[in-house]
Amino acid sequence: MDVTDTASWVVLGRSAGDAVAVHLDADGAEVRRERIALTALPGRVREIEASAAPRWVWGDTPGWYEPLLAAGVRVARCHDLRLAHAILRWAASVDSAAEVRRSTAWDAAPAVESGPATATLFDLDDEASADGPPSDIAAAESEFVRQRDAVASSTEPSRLRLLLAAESAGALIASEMRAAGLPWDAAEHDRILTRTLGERSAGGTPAHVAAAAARVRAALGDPSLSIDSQPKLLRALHRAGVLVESTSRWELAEQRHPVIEPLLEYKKLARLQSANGWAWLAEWVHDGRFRPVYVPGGVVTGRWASSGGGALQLPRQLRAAVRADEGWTLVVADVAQLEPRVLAAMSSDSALVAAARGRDLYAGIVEGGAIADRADAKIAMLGAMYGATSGQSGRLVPRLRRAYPRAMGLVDEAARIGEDGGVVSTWLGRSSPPPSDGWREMQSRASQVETTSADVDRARRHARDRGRFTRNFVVQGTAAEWALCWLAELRTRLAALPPVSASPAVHSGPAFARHPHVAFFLHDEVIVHTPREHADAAARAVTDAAAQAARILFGDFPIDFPLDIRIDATASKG
DNA sequence: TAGCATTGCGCG
DNA sequence: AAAGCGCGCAATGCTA
Repeated sequence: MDVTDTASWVVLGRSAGDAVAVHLDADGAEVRRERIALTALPGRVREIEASAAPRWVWGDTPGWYEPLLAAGVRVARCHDLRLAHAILRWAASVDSAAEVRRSTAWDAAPAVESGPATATLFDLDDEASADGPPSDIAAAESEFVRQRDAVASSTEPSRLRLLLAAESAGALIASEMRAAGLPWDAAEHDRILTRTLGERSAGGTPAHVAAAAARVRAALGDPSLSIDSQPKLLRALHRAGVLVESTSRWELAEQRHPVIEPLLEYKKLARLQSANGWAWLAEWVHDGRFRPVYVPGGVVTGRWASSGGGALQLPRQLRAAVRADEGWTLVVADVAQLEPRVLAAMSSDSALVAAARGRDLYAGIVEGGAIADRADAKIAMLGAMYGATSGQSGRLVPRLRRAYPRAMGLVDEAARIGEDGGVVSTWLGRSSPPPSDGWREMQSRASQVETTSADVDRARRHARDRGRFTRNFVVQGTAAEWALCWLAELRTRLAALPPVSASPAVHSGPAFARHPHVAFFLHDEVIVHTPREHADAAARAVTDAAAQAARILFGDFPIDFPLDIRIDATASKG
């Protein structure tokens, strides 16, 4: 995350079947260039990294870094041109005439396969593969120049530099996490499945699932009902006098009928079976590791997405299957109320900062007197950040508006801008996408003389939808930036820990994974996999990194980001 | 029969 | 059927 340093840059790209490395000084002036056979690339990268520790500039991280990792080579820093382009392309702080806005070849999806397959060694065709950004050296060099110019043209260059460094560090970590994997105890997973779903029988349906299904069919008097078919289930419910409009758990739970209990039970079991059952285990867990595909920057707000394996939806039920290797342990940490804390800092709302002083921000709101109990405080705060207008949440929001006028003013203003078709930005300068042409047309049609009330209603509804999106964008996006800085700082600190004395056996994974490393990340939570002897140091690294992330974003502004942190062999909660 | 939309539910 | 943001995925059923 050192962005103010004077490190040099090395641009990597392809040319006629080889790699080319262009060495630049800190100002971007070319020092020299060298041609490297692809087979020699890992060794050469290792040498350059050891001697110069440059910031590696490449088209996209998975394409370059995953083969390097597979060859046992790790780098400290990079600049991911594709991710940087996606940010600069729309950044409101960048000059509207900047050429980076026109280099559309870089508006590309990441060149990763989404399946559980392993990385292949530089096997991209010279003539650009189906997707992914350009890979040739000339394209990389010219895009890098456009991006440097864009940052220089920005009204907030230092924030943007920080954002690009953090985003790129995230890309390195995502590739490393995929390579290392999350330690997963398949036997424990199997035990959980068998305990919950019942023994697998020859018929295929586990015993408890079959039993729940039988009770549902009996209660509805329909022995051949396909419960998994929503339309059929709905009709059967209606025939039995259960007059629901949907088959969602929320609505069913309000009904009183003998079918409700077994049906909710069936849905719970069927969900576990189809989402994370034995088929999932066989497909996604190998050699004691779950290796999901993380997609940094995959969400418009800057959050990560995932592709394959459902890495971002691991049910709490299965967390006990996350288990450290023999001789190793896990440091599991999550930030308490990240988003409202970020909002307090962004808006310099001293009342909300005061509420955030302790470990529990919602308790702080209660102490401040704005709202009577913690549960309501939480609902109100979420409602304020999401744009609730009705229900319990909507009713409570005005009280927060009175108690925390600056914080609420910030999100209200973001919503107003969004409704008007404007663009909002995060703390470090990631901007929301502009409204679509269709959205604009709808709004202008509604303001013309010949318009119908239906047009007006529809336009207003869509305007409010967009307002809720931009309202949340500034908070969710800035929280994602905080989390990226946390991760990047953590990675650096873990890498600096002394080597493990008697390296405990680790049964799979790349060389760097024999050292404490980040094994999982989910918006506001990290899991570090570490040899036991380094557990305390790793936990300290997690805590120190959080404090440093706060300083990077908000300087000396007095806002804390307390962690719930524990050292344990498994990741199970409570 | 492949591709798309809908429904529902898991996560933050 | 969430009121109120952002996602991914599986199963089903319809359509081209």
